Amino acid sequence: MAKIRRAVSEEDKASRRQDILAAAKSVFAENGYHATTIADIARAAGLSYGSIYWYYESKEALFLELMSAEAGALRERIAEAAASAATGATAATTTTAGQPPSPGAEAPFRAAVRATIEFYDADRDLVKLLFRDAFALGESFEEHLARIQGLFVDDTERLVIGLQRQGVMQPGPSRVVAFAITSLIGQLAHRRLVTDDGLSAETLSDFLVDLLLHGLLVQPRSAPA
Amino acid sequence: MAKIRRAVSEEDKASRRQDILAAAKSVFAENGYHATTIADIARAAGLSYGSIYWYYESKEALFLELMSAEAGALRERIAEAAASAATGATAATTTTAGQPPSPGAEAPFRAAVRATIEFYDADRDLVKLLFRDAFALGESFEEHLARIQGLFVDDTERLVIGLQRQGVMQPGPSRVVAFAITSLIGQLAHRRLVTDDGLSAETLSDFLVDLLLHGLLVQPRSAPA
DNA sequence: CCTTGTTGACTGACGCATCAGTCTAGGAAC
DNA sequence: GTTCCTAGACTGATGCGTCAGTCAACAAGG
Repeated sequence: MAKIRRAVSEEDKASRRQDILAAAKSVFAENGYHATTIADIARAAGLSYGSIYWYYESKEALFLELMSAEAGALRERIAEAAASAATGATAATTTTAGQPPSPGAEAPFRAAVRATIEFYDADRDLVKLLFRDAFALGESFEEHLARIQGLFVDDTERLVIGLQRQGVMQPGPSRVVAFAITSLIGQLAHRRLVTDDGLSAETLSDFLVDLLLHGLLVQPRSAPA
Repeated sequence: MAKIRRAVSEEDKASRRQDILAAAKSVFAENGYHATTIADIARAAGLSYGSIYWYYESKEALFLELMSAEAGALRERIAEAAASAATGATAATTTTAGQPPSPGAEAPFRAAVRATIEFYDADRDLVKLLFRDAFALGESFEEHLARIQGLFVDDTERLVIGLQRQGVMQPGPSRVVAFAITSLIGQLAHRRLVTDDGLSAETLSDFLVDLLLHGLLVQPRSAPA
């Protein structure tokens, strides 16, 4: 195997830990947790099998540290964007055409969403790690699940298009809208498993539909804040 | 092991297949795909190891069939609800674009969302199967990931509460709102990996923010009925 | 500058457990 | 007796984690 320089100084070692983490990230993102082996990570890092264990306790510990580090970086970026939007709030002019001028209070929110999407865009592996979805199960599962979920999106899209045709709903990318709706429902349903927020199915679905149809703001027309 | 009655008739066999599927559903939902073994399923079904292979080709085939069956049942239920809401409301559906929005146009949508949430509520295992999330990785991972995602929700919730305090955003369960926002962003980001819808980060985040703030309808807000 | 000793980063074969899938004996139904 | 289902022992493959050994880097002594 290609020999690598031995890490001697503390900086060397820290950097090697980082290298391993980076290698692990790409491999985990590609194959999912179960399908990646320590050998894969070692290969990607240009190290031998055993060396991984010199730096990390176990496969699990490596994975957990990776997740934490990545999430931390993302949160930091978001906080930055929100903060800088808040300070330069009144001068913010990135409103969308057709929408009423947003009060300055929205600016950090807009900035945070934007920063998140951009961060994800720039780092596809991160998305896979944080929203690992079916990818943890393997290729054929992923396809099968995508197909199944696609059916729900199809159904929803039909409703959306109908509403758009009737002029009730704003024109726009119906597929994306439909996807947003179905995934939002799914995520909230999943959340109910873990967290009991005491909302009945009726309350939750009303909340959801109203959110989707009317949005979260009090008045569509801007009010001075 | 306690012998069970041999399945003789076709109905018997079909019913045994169903039993296995039901057992598999609960075990897969509990432990995730990788962590459940055929032995677990056999035990849950009250059969022996080998019998599972009499009815199913492989673990994978069993899992895929399970997913398809479950998703099919859910879709059927949703379609029913939407259909009955559509007939129950005004039958004006084939209108041309540009007409004033008929009040009943939303009804199928509301009914579909409601039916979905209720279906999920009544079947927690199904939610785990369809939105398998971290659960495919095991208990400790699930907790770790929940904690990490909780941090993002915390951050978002602070923004939401701020907007609510300023009277810009409607009062409501800030935690649920925050969760809806973060998960929606995550899901759309994840979707971008697979499907290239040609939307820039800017377009997408504007779309998202506008959806969340103003909703999808043309008329921003009508008086609550 | 060269030799020798010590440390600890690195290697990779191997032990061991796990588990998907196979095989065959046994027994119920007919 | 024959067919068909059930049981569960068995096999083989896979992969985590270990460990005995190797060797680069550096230090001390000559």
